[in-house]
Parts: sequence; C-alpha cells; structure tokens
Amino acid sequence: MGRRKLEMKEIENNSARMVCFSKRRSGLIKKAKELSVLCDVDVATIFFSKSGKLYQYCSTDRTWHDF
Amino acid sequence: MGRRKLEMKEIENNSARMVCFSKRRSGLIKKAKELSVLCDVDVATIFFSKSGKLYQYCSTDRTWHDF
DNA sequence: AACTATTTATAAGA
DNA sequence: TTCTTATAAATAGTT
Repeated sequence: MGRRKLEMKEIENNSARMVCFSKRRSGLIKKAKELSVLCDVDVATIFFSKSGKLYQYCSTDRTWHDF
Repeated sequence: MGRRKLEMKEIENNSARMVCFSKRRSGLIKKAKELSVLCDVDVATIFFSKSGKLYQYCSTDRTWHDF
C-alpha cells in the first residue's frame, strides 16, 4: 500500500527504515489483536530489532519474565 | 476490509470463524515476513487456537524444540 | 505527527 | 473449498 509499491528488500535509508518499522510493527500488532478477538485465539509476537531492542506483544496480556 | 465492516467480537459461526482464522493468520505471517525483510528485523509469532492447536512462524526459520 | 493517493487485505459471494 | 470482487484498511511518500 502507499504512494508507491515497495521492493521487498531492506530499506537502506536509516530513518526511512525506522519509520517503516514503527508503522508496520503497530500495524501487525493491530492485526494480531483483531485476529485474537474475532477468532478467540491467543497470539504472541516478538520483534528483535537490528539495534538489539526486543518488542513483544501478547493478546492475553500476561506479564513477561526473563530467565 | 472486505464487503462489509466486521464488528470486533468473536465470530459465532464456527466455519466462518475458522475461515477467518485461516485467512488472517496467513495475512499476518505475510506481513511479518515483509516487515522482517524491509526492516532487517527478526519476527516470531505464535498462535494458540481454541481447539488446542499451536501455529508458529519465525522469520529466521530456526527449528522448533519443545521442553 | 497528519494527510492522502495508492496498494493491499479480506468479507461475502460464486 | 478455491476463486472472485467489492469494499475496508494499511501504508509510502508527502506536508
């Protein structure tokens, strides 16, 4: 979607890649929430970013524990 | 999207709910793959279905091990 | 952080 | 259940 069709390869420009990550990450989580509600399914999603950050989403809203 | 806007609550009809789960699950995984490629991020997603089935996707394509 | 032109996802229908 | 298509939703580039 969007003004132009994107080629499916890494976005070279740093800020453009970060913006894309932010937008698509929230889009994916929105979809996960919808799927969870519509189909009564639990969904967990984890993102490991290039910069070493970890983002996680879980539809059951459980607390997260590391080892 | 689609012919009509869906209300955000569990789909009561069993076959309709299963069809929706199947479609949206593959849609979500497609989005996860795209995000992974475009933003050079690893993504893992796990679905726990009502019937007890577990579906998982990971962009790094690692093998899956249970405890 | 908003907007909007377009592309994409998908709910119903075939 | 697989394919189609009308419509809703996501989002790339812009402001």
